[in-house]
Amino acid sequence: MTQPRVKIRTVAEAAGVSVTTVSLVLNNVPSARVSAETRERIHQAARRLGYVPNEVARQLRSQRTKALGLLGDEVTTTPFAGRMVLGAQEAASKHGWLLMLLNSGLDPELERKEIAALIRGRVDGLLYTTMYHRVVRVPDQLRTMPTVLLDAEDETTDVPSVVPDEQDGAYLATKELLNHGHRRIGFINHSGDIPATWGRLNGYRRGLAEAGVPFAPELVVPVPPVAREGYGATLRLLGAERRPTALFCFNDRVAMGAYQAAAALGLRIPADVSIIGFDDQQEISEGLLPGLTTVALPHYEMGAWAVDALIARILDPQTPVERVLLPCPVVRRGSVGPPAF
Amino acid sequence: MTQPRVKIRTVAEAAGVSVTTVSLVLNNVPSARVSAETRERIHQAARRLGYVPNEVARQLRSQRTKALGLLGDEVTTTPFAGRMVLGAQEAASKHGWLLMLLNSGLDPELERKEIAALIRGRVDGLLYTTMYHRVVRVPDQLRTMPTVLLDAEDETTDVPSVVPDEQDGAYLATKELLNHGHRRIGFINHSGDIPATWGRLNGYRRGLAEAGVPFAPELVVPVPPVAREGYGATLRLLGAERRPTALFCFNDRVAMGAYQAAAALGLRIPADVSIIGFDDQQEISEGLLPGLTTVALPHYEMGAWAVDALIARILDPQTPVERVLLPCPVVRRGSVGPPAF
DNA sequence: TGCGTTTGGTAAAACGGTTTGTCAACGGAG
DNA sequence: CTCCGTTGACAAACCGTTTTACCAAACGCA
Repeated sequence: MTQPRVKIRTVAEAAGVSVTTVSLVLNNVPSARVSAETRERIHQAARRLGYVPNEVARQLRSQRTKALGLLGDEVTTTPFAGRMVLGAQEAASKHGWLLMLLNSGLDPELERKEIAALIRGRVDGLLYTTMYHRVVRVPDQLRTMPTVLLDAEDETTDVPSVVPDEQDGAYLATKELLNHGHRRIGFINHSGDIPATWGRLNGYRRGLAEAGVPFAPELVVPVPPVAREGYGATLRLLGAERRPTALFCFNDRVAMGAYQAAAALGLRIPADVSIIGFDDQQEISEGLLPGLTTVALPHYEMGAWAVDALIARILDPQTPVERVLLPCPVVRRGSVGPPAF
Repeated sequence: MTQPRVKIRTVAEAAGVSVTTVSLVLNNVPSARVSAETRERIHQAARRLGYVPNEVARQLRSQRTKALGLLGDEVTTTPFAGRMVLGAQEAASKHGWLLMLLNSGLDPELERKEIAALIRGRVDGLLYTTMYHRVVRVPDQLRTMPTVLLDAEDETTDVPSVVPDEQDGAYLATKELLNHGHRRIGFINHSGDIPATWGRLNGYRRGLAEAGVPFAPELVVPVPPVAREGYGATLRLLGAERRPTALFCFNDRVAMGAYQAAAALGLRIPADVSIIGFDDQQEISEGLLPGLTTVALPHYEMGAWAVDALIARILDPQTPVERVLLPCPVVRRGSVGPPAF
């Protein structure tokens, strides 16, 4: 811990060559002409001395940090953001890059400061992310460095972004129920105005339309997407005359409420009513009995895509701007069966 | 984006002084003697030009990065690790430091590589963390730089660590039930051998003992800590003769199973049976109806403590090694009431 | 022998700051 | 008038790499 750190000069002296040559060899620069013996001597010396290049010096000289910043509102806190971070992390590692995390809470002032701190030359690019799929306005400061939006979309069109294909996911969920024979499908939607709300509604309607099932407005009830509200909505939906035989829930929390409402009504899942969720929040979907069939948000894949896209743009700023939708696959557990009647 | 970056020399020229003076003034070095007018001129120039020091250059010269690494198994992925990361993050920000995240999955090979990558001079210290309270062996490579264990303990005693006070948490949970009048309290424990298992068992026993309630071995049933097993264990416990009036569950997932078992048995919570959990995993504890009374793991606080301790040790290596237990407070929702009989 | 061309390597200039050591000018004190 | 301490500022060294430009020796060939 206290012995003097071995630097490139140490290696050079040990191998009896210049610093230049050591650098050339260790980075195996293709244009360098160095004899095989010399190369060998250098590698030996480096290994023997346990030489590790000083990354900071390298960064200063090459003006590149090989690090990415992940900046979000409270993204690291939220339950499934973990998978997004993991996807980003592993993609970065794969390229030999590092990931720095920062969250700004919901304080825009802090956000600005943290962006500034990051910008202070520590990262080559930024992932700007939100804790759920949202439309944002990219802060001007971000425009000075390569940026990719993760689980967020910009109003303008000049910054790359990746978000879940909400509509397709909802379409698949609806089809899953239709395929089992359901024709009267309740939809407990989000009451807020976010992309997921109308995206999923569109997917639901598209599914119904494709199967020739008329859309019945009384079957969709919008509520805040939490368990308690899901409980209430389910009670209403299943208490009605000609009750639906299946429920498509905006998310797994709502589905959790639906399960409890079904239990309260004495209805078994899926024998008496089928339920499908959205998000695949595993603490919930795996904890419910029977397991909840749901639609997974591709968080891992989005994280990975964003990093790949960001690195590509850092290496070549001419890389075209893409805005992709990633598919949301259905995850089958045990909550969907044929209709009771 | 393309205009030449303003560096310290630019400011110096604009203010008509030397680079030295600019540095001295902008960092307001106490020993520097610079006239008030000159100072003012420099600040003006810096502001006008929008000067931001190059952090990398600064790091190279001062041999300090003001960044911390958070290295974990799959810590960022797990549901409540988020709060731990957040605590660490905010503590770091408070000191003006940055946090880098890395997770090694469960691949020790990768872990080693990533430590090496981190060590390459990008961070001044490391937080070594696990996704649940565990006893670990600190890799030798870590011993070369300041390290603090987060939610983990080392076998040896020379590295600082912070973990939840499992025993006290379980004691509080038990007391919560006892205070409501319960005397026959089932305990669905973890079947694995980790600190939480025996810590919580000890706390449970201590609570009982203190209240003069004899320990009944048939009331504690160890299972893998997931909902399905909690369901089964609850069925057994509540199906028995002289059934317990309250259940203390190893964690919220188990409690989630217990809720569903209670519903299946036609028992209401808390009228017929009281339930208390552990962990305060909010997707669960807030999603269950009624809300789950549980014991919170102090993840946020642990993260913050670890960062504070780490920075202290970086600034002064003589700082004594502490190994702290942080309290686990009871979070009251609606699942505990007086006994049914 | 003379002259280009490889081969194998090096010296020195960046990169952008911080820190140390030096110095001129000035104002009292003796 | 000299000496000395203080004030205000700066030149240059340094942090540890990468990269550019250059060079000596050896080689090939007429």
